[in-house]
Amino acid sequence: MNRFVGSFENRVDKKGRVSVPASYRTVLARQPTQELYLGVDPETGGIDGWSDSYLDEIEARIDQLPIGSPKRDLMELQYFGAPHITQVDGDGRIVLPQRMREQARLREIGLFVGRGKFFQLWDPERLAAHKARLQASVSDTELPPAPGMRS
Amino acid sequence: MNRFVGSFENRVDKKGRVSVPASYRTVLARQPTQELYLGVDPETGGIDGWSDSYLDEIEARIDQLPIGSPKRDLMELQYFGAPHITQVDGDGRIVLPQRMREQARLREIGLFVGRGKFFQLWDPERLAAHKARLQASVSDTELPPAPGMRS
DNA sequence: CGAAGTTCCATGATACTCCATGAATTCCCG
DNA sequence: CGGGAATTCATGGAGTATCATGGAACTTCG
Repeated sequence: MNRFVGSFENRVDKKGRVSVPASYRTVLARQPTQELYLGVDPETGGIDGWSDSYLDEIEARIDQLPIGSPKRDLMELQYFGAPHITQVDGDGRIVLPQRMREQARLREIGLFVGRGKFFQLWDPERLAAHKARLQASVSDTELPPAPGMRS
Repeated sequence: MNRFVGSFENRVDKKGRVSVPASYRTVLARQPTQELYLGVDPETGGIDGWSDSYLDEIEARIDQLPIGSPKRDLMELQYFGAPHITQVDGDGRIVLPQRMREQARLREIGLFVGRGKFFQLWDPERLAAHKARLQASVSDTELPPAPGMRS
């Protein structure tokens, strides 16, 4: 397995610890470095998690932008300034900083959602709301049919 | 960890001392030399922090600007003429000279912002203003979508 | 002597490590 | 096939280390 696939509901304890799904851990373990980056989307409240190798791609893209340009400035701020950097501990868990838990409004349950090259962590209710919003903004005809996804 | 990543709000006490975020310190500790340079951007009021090994990049950045242009002049002053040279002390802190605190309008809280190869230190309000200015000058469609960074 | 900058120490909070448990899954051998 | 053993996983608690921060003592220099 080298992609983040599947959904998992795990507990968030009082200290902000969450178990990273085992299958995600095997994906992360194959990365050259073990750093894990977490970023909150302030609009949707979803947390995205990705690994170092993804950041290399980002940096390469940033380096192509003219130095000192507003766009580069903004991208540096967003990709280097915003994320929280952490590592999976010996028990397969990560600690979510208090501030991040608040922004994402995470309570007892964290819902991991695979996204291929990265994954997301949601408060279950917020993901439902986000989904509903998406579906409202996309007409059915635009959605291509997919196996097992005809709910 | 070899990049400055993440944001941290640390207190600036009456003497001008600030704790450098631990993860930044590990990055600095890996540099060949332990000097830390601090320079204020007169336009934005943000303080840039960089180490010796970053000077090459600074030079490249300056070389992109037309010789004799006011902006180049200012940048040369900021990075070569004006920087404050310091070191992280035994407790992980640096001291910001009074003049620099005034120029950056730093009060009680210093907001460290990772930029990859260097970092910045802002008055939180000024960074918010700077961000807003940047976002106004860059349309959303120009920004490529990527995990966690859809703010 | 006074002001500014250093070094040293104390402390609360946060984050990390180590250990234990129970549920679920996988494995293996009769 | 089947049932018991072993492993994997998620989760909880307690103890330890790290970190940010404040204050005191000391130094340096004008």
